[in-house]
Amino acid sequence: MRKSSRHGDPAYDFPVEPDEVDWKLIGLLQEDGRMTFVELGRRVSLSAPAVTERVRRLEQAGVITGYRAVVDQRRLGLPIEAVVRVKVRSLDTPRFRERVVVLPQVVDADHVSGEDCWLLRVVCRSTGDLEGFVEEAQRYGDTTTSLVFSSPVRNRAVGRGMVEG
Amino acid sequence: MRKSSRHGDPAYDFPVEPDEVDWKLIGLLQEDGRMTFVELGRRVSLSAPAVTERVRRLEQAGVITGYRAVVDQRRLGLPIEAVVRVKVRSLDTPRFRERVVVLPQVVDADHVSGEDCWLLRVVCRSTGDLEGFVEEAQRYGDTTTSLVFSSPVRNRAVGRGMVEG
DNA sequence: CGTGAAAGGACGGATGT
DNA sequence: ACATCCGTCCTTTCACG
Repeated sequence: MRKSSRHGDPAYDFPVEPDEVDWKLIGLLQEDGRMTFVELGRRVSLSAPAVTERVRRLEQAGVITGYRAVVDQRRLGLPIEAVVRVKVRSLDTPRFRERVVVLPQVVDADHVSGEDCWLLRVVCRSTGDLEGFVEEAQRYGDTTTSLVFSSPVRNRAVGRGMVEG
Repeated sequence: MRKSSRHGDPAYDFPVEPDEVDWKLIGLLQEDGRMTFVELGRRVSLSAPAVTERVRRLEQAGVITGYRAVVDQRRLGLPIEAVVRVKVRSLDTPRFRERVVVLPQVVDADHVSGEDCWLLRVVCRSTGDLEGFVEEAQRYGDTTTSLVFSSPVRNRAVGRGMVEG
């Protein structure tokens, strides 16, 4: 793995160039974030210390930013999931960030181009809870709310085939 | 942790009722999916075998569905991220699932209520790549594409406070 | 960058309260 | 439901190619 060093681009000497083995490790750890280094080594035909160093390097390069348990909110009393698009007036954006984006129901918040400049994914215990959230968001701009029926793809792994091949 | 057994609801005897310790474990593993059972035990003042059994139970109950490394696509040559909303004609939905939802650029696909019945989060190497994707999606319905500028919240941890408190 | 060996730690099953 | 014990496996460091 090597940085594409455009001679001293200061703090952002990126992207990074993983080799075939790095891509395999990235793929394996996206599938099972708790896989041991010994097992990773078996999968890529390297010793445990070798993969350990590769993974540490990927972490320090900011390619792997962390490891997370994936949780099913429906089994935790949070059956309602929705995407709320908000057309926030630009003067209200700082307050929107401070008062809406930070609410615990918000599991994803994206600032995007286009009319609806914010896209919030929220999880709630009830439609009443969702109603309260949307009313709060309404104070900062027009909203459009879509209930999530199902999510056939969720956090699909990023793979080598997407960048070349 | 106990199931809210509505007497024999067959495969979906859910949701589950985690106790305080379970919630702590869920929180810790969402923050660091590779935390060892010994360390988890230290954090919740239990022995390693005790937390191991709790975590196994949470996994088998479908509360924790997996563990994933979180990857920064921008550092892997995929700097373009967008959300594409698609108003798919209902007769075309099966083909849309087979030919668009499965494309590797799609990292999230949600079937939602409202006019734009599909919401796709895609990552691409270039705007040209995105253009190609959107053209493919266009074949199944009208699309609205928003470039993601930034994502102040990404996969925020689900916590106890959201379900009661 | 890679391997192999050795020490310390974590894991997983059995057992007892 | 939890703690302790213990054998095995994993992690980490280091000397070396």
